[in-house]
Amino acid sequence: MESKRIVHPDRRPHWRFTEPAVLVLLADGPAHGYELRARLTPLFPADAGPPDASGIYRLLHRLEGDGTIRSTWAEPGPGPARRVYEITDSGRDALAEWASAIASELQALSGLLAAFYRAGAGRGTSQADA
Amino acid sequence: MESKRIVHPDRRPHWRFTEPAVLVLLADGPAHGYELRARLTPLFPADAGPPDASGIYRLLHRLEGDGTIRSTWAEPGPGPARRVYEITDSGRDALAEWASAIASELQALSGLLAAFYRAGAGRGTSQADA
DNA sequence: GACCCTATGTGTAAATTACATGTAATGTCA
DNA sequence: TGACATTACATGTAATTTACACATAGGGTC
Repeated sequence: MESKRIVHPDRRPHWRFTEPAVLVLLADGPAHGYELRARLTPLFPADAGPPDASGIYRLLHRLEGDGTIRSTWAEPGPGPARRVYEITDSGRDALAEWASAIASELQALSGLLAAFYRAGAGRGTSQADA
Repeated sequence: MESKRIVHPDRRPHWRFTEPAVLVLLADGPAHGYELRARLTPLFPADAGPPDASGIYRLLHRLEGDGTIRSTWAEPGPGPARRVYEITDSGRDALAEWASAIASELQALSGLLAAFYRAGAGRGTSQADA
């Protein structure tokens, strides 16, 4: 029986919520991809580091294809050209849908955490803190 | 520009937390795969449905390979043979690690949700409920 | 010119998830 | 008794997601 991961799996977030996070940022005002990446970082667990850049650009392309966001090339300034994205009305609707999905995920996760504390309470693992 | 998903992505959970959920259940006592699947269902968002059965068996095999859980064949009763799993000490440690990962995910998600309400508050989308 | 930083992007492998299917034991009901 | 359902475990493989490597390009600095 061969298993690839020897001891513990990777517990980093897998960026499933990059999409709503981008929409939230764009709901606040237009931005370009490179900037979004930086502003995205603090929205995820601190140990996660910045999300993958290539993934962000691909996400932005997909969202534009969906009509969730729209883009224009920014007025050429110093440095390489920037593509500036803004959220559409349809994007605001999508964001509202995401909010309810996130809320139910939140509820599920807190239930799981509660179950953990119940299970851990009577055992060896110290749980007096938290 | 061809995008595969036309309007909105699939917001169902992608079972990223099946592993800690299984460990939580097994921390409560031994169980077999088919039973775990049923007891897993209410730990996820209600609209998600039961997690994929084949995925659960594969997860159990991987966890056993990792030493996180261990199994024995149950005393033969009526119906097909059951493999009964129980959590190991190393599994309890892994569960504790998961708990902190979940806690930080929880924090990130609630931050995201808060950002959504901030963004939504001044706009068209009615948010008086929630 | 060599090198770094910003900025956008493609190519592709690896990992994860979903769906289809196969097996076996037992029970039911006509 | 044989077609069908239910429980239970398992493999095969397609589809999707994520990660990593790399390419391109403008501009600054040394």
